[in-house]
Amino acid sequence: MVNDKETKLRLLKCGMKEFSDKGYMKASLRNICKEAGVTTGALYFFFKDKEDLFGSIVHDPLSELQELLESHFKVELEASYKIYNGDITIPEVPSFEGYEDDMEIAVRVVKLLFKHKKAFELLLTKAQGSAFENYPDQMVKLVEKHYLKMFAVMKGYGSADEITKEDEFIVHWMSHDQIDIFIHVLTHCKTQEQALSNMRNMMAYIIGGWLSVIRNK
Amino acid sequence: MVNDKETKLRLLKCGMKEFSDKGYMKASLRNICKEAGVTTGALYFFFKDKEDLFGSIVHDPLSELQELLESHFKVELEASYKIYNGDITIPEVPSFEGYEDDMEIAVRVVKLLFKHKKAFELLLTKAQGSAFENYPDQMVKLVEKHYLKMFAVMKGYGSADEITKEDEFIVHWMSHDQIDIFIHVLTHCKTQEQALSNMRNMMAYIIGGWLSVIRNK
Amino acid sequence: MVNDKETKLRLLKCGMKEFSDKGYMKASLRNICKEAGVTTGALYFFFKDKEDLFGSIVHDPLSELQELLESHFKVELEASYKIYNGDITIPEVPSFEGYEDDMEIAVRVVKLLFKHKKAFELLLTKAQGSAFENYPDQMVKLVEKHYLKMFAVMKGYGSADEITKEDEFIVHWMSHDQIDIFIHVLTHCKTQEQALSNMRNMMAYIIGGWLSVIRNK
Amino acid sequence: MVNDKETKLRLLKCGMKEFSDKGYMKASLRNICKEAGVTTGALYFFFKDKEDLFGSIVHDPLSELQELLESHFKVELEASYKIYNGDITIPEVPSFEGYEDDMEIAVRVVKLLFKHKKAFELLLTKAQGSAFENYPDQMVKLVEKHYLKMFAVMKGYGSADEITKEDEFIVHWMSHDQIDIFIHVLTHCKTQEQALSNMRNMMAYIIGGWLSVIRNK
DNA sequence: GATGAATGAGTGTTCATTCAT
DNA sequence: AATGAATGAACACTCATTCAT
Repeated sequence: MVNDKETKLRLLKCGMKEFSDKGYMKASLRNICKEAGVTTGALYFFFKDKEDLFGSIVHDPLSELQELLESHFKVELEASYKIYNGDITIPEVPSFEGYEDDMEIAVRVVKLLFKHKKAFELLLTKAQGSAFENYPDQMVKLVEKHYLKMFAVMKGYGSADEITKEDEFIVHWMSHDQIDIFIHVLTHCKTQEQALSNMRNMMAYIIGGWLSVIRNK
Repeated sequence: MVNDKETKLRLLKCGMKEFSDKGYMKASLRNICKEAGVTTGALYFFFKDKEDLFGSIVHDPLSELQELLESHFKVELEASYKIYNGDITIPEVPSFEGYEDDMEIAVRVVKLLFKHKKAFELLLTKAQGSAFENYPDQMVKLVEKHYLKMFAVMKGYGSADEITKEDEFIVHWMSHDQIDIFIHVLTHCKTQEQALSNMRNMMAYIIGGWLSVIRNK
Repeated sequence: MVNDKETKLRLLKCGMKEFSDKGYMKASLRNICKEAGVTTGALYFFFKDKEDLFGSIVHDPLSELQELLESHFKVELEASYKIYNGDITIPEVPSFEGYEDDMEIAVRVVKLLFKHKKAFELLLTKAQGSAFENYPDQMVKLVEKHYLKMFAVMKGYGSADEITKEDEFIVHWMSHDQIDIFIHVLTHCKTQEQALSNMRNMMAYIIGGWLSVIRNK
Repeated sequence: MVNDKETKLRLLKCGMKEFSDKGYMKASLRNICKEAGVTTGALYFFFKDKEDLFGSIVHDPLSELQELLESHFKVELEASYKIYNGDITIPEVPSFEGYEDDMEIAVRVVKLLFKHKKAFELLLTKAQGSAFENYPDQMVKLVEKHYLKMFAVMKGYGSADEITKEDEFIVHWMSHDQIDIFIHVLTHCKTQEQALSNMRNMMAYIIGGWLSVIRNK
């Protein structure tokens, strides 16, 4: 209205509120506009449609996250080779001496999630019905590719051919669970501090799970 | 129309299909009726409303599950006391010798889930917008109460007062994850056989996680 | 079901309740049947349709009333001729010495109304949307014919030709008001006793009104 | 569609027609829109719901009336004190010399009613099922409060405590009747002129009734 | 940049009524 | 005498979206 860009920001803010309160499907564009003090037409000047509004709200946080994860996986995969070569030994009883790397990346992810807490909560828990409803699945896929390689390495497989259907299944689950841990922490902790202090146990849990699976059979 | 109970069954079947395809909210009663070859009025003869139709589809499977879980928890809690008393020793490296009980109940749950596969998928993944949308959370709560007791026992706590906020958090997560494992197996395995063969790894994972958390700190 | 005629009576009773609670239009036959413990089909065995059910509830009381009124008007009209002939003098200040006849009939009407209080309330205040919605108007018409004659007599008109549009209008109003007095007493007094004790004032009011109109101009 | 405010006015007009023809409950918004040549959505752009449409049709006339009545009652009450003090004497035989005040206000009300004839007919006779269905009762209450005071004065009561249940009843009736007179005139006279010429008799009637009640007992 | 107006398809739900059995 | 099943039309209302101005 008055200021440049003000209206668009107000729409984004009110959209965030409405989507958070009701979820994507039940959210009403009418309501968002009423709350923002503009008519529905105005919304369509800034955004193509409902989908686009939702996308605009979560776009930037999402990009940051994607980058972080992708840049990480190169590092992690290299680390897995070190284990394979005996440079790092997997201890019988899992402790965290050898896993500070994992904590480090986890901490960075958590910090990023809390930097845009509301947007990520939207994206990860309120997107049903939108184009983003399967976004966590996409993240799982991203993680999964790398975890599968790590898994083969840790199992001591000589080639990818040795990976069984059951291996694939459990790796998919562990990837899924990794993502879920982040979502859980995001949605169940009020502050970043709480989240980080709980992450130690969460990581202990998932690494314990990993090792148990590796050694199993 | 033609004979006994046919129409109601057809409505339940078409409802199942529509709800599965589109989720509770986007499902259209008109569509269900059209598919079933009756008018909307007919649906309202058999069911109070949309909610009731959905509820009728999932009611019976749900009851069976509830019973199974509740009857189980008495057994599990008793088992945890045996561990505490030294009757059973937790091995350093988790194996499955001592955990056949856990597998047993898991197997029974999985069998039940697959007995009514489509209904449980509906209930557990397509209920958003209905009265059942938080059903998994309720199951988590059910599990959590018992896991919290077990956790205290395994940690060697003398009284419930020693349980910290962090303990509560991780136990909640593990309860959540236990439920998620079942949902995951249900939605990712086509047959009961596949599900059961993957459950061994899943249980290894979660138990490994548990033990790792118990020993941590 | 069990007894002969029992079901029909139950339907009439539950119909009375539903119509009284919600009015004719908003009353639901479904509800009436549910309350009566039968299916809608049963209702249609006893009654042609919604209208017929309503009619059956009010029929008997209505007939009694009609009879009473009709039989009365012969008497009243004859009385009006006596006044005209000077056999009875209209006092300057209206008192009730000369009007015990009016009170007598009024008392009989009130007693009849209270004998079937609920049915008459239905008929007179809850019939909107049914064929009886104009029933009070019909009663007004019945009264009006006779009041018009009385009016001419009391005015000292030599023939019906002297009746003006304004005369007709005020007579219509007074007829309407006479009926309204009965409805008012019926709906505002809990017991017949209260009704009768208030009727004295009501009759004083209407007779005072009559005389005032007669003397006016 | 075409020009300024046309559609809204058309909706109001067609709404007026539909409500008048069928009453509030049986009126169909679909019909109103069809008649106005717009889709149902358009109606909901201008009006919140069915109730709001009805309210918008009767709002302005209603406000005018409310104002008129409220401003009047101060005057009337003061007049009643004059009677009480003997400044004005109640004649044995009621005539209109002393009641020109009453006629004056009645005339003003009638003129107002006829200024918005159709809207008031709607409000007073077709509102059943809407939020306005008890509007006449509210008007009665408004009148009643003042009539009760007047009644006490005219009866020569020293305090309000002397008012009996029977007094209250008859005053309520007379208040009700006063309102009914206006409704009757509105619905039974085609033109304001007819209405006004009939009001003289109507007022004679009600004042005659009043006096008769006051003197009675 | 934004408004005001309007669309058109859709929603779940309710209703009186019918009729074979 | 009554059931159980079903019809078909109607209801008020909501929605995302469009577009001339």
